[in-house]
Amino acid sequence: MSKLLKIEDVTARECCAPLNGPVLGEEEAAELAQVFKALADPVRLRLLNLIAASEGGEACVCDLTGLFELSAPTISHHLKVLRQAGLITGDRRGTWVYYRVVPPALTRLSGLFALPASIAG
Amino acid sequence: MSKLLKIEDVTARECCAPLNGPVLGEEEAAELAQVFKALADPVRLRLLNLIAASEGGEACVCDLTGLFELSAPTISHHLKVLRQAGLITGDRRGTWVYYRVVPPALTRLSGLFALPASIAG
DNA sequence: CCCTTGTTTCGAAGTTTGTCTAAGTAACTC
DNA sequence: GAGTTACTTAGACAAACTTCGAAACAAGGG
Repeated sequence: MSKLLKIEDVTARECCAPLNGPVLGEEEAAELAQVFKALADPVRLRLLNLIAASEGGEACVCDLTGLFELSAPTISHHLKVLRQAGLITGDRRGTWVYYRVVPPALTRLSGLFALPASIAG
Repeated sequence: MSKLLKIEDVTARECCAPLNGPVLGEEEAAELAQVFKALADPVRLRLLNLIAASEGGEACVCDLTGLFELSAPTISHHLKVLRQAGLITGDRRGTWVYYRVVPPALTRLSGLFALPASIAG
């Protein structure tokens, strides 16, 4: 068991309840807030975007680091935040670590903001 | 293009570019991060949920305040943050202030997290 | 083994955020 | 006008977050 890449899965419960649906409980709201806190940073948004848009659906940290004027530890920290929010996963293959998005986590968020066509129009 | 759309094609417009689409610029990422910062709080998530799920699509502040063990100024502060993020709007009608969600803002977020079926499956 | 690349942890600035109390504005009623 | 209710703004403060540098840790190649 590698302590390196463990994540805390916060997306396991109700996958797609919309925002205009049932009332959020306190603990559910706190859990969701943690996910948005992970997204509430320009660097992390760009990291997630770069990973999601990567060829083959995965990106090596070695490629990501050079795109920011931040130290390697800082990039690593941001990736860890995204990982703990359940938005991405990483696995080490040889010297490098590759990250990819967790589709159910993103789909859950997409469903959260979905509105009925009668309102969205 | 000019066809009747019951469901909005959220991937077509620039406002709703998906996360796995074009690379986010720094400004765009910063602006999006501001929206997520507004969502990154349990109280604000519950407020947004309550407003979105309200009968008639709007909720009076007087009804919201009683649902939290927080002072009125604190609730007002959170509503202001949501308002400044463009997620809700409020208007005063007589003594009371009513808030409702801004559908395009939510639809944009829904589209942001939308994934192609090939990945999302 | 040592060396290189890449990641994580730790501790210390500086900044931001959530909450409060107190004071201010807006509208209704007498 | 004065008083009451509803909501917002202003100022202050503790808690949390961001970022960095230095150092430790992991994996592979010579």
